[in-house]
Amino acid sequence: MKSNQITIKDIARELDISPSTVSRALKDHPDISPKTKKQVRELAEKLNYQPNSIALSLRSSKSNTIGVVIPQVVHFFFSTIISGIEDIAYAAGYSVMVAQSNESYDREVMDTKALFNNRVDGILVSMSRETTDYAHLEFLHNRGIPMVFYDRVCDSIDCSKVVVDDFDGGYRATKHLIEQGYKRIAHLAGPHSLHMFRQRLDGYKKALQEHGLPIDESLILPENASDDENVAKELTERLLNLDERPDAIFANNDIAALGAMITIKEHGLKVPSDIGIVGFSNWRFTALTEPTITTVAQPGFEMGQEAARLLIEAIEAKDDEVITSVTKVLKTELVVRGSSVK
Amino acid sequence: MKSNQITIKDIARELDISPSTVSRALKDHPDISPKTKKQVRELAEKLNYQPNSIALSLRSSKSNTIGVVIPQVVHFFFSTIISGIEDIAYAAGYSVMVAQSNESYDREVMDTKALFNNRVDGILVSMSRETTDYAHLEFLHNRGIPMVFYDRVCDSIDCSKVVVDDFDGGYRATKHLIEQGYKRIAHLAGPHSLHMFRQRLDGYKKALQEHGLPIDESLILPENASDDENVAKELTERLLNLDERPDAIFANNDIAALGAMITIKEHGLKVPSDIGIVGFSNWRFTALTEPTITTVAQPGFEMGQEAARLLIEAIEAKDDEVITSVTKVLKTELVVRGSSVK
DNA sequence: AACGTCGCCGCAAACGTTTGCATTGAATGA
DNA sequence: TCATTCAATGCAAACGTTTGCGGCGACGTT
Repeated sequence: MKSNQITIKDIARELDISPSTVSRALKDHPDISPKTKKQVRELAEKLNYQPNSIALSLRSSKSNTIGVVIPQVVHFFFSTIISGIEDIAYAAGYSVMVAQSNESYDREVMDTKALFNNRVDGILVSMSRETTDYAHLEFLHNRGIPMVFYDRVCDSIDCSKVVVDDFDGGYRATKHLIEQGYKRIAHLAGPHSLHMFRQRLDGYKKALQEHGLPIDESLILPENASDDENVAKELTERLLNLDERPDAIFANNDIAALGAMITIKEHGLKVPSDIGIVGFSNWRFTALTEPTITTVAQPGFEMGQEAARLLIEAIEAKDDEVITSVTKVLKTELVVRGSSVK
Repeated sequence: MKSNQITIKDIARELDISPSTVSRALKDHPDISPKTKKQVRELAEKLNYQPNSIALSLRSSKSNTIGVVIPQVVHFFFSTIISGIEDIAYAAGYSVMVAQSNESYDREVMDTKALFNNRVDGILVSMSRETTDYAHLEFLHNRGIPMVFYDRVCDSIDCSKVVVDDFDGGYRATKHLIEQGYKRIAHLAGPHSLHMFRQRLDGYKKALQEHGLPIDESLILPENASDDENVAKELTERLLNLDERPDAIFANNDIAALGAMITIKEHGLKVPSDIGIVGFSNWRFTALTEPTITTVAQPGFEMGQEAARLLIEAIEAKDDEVITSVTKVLKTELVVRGSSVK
């Protein structure tokens, strides 16, 4: 079962004309006579001719492929982003090549290099947790490869970026709790090394200030409660043992929120009547707990779409066009559920 | 900022030798003198030469890319599979091109065509829910493109396949409940149109029979409880209102299991003492509920790995080798947690 | 001196496609 | 009748790389 790809040459030989003519006929070039066009088209149809896009890429130095560097495919937020990217890319005739860094810097470097070698037309990047050296990205940028960052952006490189308004998300989550009448609101923060977690914290602080509430540093637990419910449980224990315990918790992510909720219940306290809870990310399970968890929905799909749009725009810009870098900030949405409504 | 890719020709010109010599020098060909090799290698290093893999692909008619057709990237199980595919593919020097069918037949046809046009070396396919016509896949197969199915397989095409042993999963889940002393075990089944759900049901039945328990059709709710917790809740209501209510529920998926658990609690019953529960898929939240939910873990990562391995093996087989199709059946793992242990 | 050997390297073709330019033959105009 | 025009097509180069084959100079052998 040989792989017998039909080429323009095959058609040309069969019809006893030159490959050039076949090429032009297929493209409906005015130079070619209607009769020849018809013959060519019919034979191409009959043989199920498919243009070899590798040859096309080589000639045009355009691969119609965009590369995506992503920290973790399995995370809901990220896979949603891929879905959004894919949506726009396919509609615009691009294929999507995915490379997963697995939160490893070394892997990220290899991935960008591999994508570069595959001559992707552009690249969408969200950096790994480990990444602090940007040489591999600067290399691509200097080579003129169109690049757009999403979610985890690199400030020192001048290109378009798409981020979530984490500040606003933190602000709205906290404001919501305040409006529900909670007064002592704690925050389970994420690792300060990541910009987004600092933003959520700042939004939290702003909401407190705006409503005349004090910022009590003992209520801000800055440890890495990011992805481990056990850490969250331990931190919540600590909060509940304070002389003046909080009456609400804003967690930097849903897993932490759930961990907090479990611990609170273990202490015989009620959610939301004794303690209110808001999480972050709108994981599916937040709609399935008891009570359901109020959370901040991040627009992953839209983020993927927007990033892909910006990238394709940059790729398809004529050389003389000046592409100005833009940073799109997508709004989050507060999803109010049971855990925060008294 | 022109895209100035360094080519072999650039190196050749700079060193005043021929491109052939450069190519051979870089490949450590014995014909080339050590001195020339050294010069070439040093200059290549200095200019950061990266071979143009498109040109390589064209020459060798091998793209070192594998295509993946996947129904839904955002599903945990599928994204885990991608992760496994990616893992093996990158280790073997292949890039991964992802195309999402979104459970649409039309989209799946377009996707396979697009991947074919991109001249992927092979393709991994899991069919969409809608797919009942296999012409587009047969076309690829007849063209000699190596192909491996995973999870949602097509029986009528002769190629390797990787599936989960859903029968065994259903069997083990049910057996576990029986061993825990549950006697009247209900089953929230998935849509019968999908093979895997029928398998889970059959495994359930086998376990009952093997342990001398009757198969009570009133305890098998065959409706689509697949992805909607509300359906599961309603079905559970029905079960609880039976004259002789069940003392355990095996749900075809974790969401349904959770829905059942919530409903049971609403009725003032206890899990696991009054009613035991087992789910399917090992979604993350099953470890976070109260009680935690016993479930059947599907080896998504391993499935991706295995499928990628089989595909690459087929791709790299010499023409004279005869590739025999194999079907790998991966075992599930029962994850015993709180919801099923009295 | 003539011949063979060997180390090192370059030429040219090939992969499939596009495209500027040249070529052909026929039709038109003077 | 000859030059001009035009429609229709072919030629060849190019994209970047690999590779079979042949060339060439240096050396050793008879």
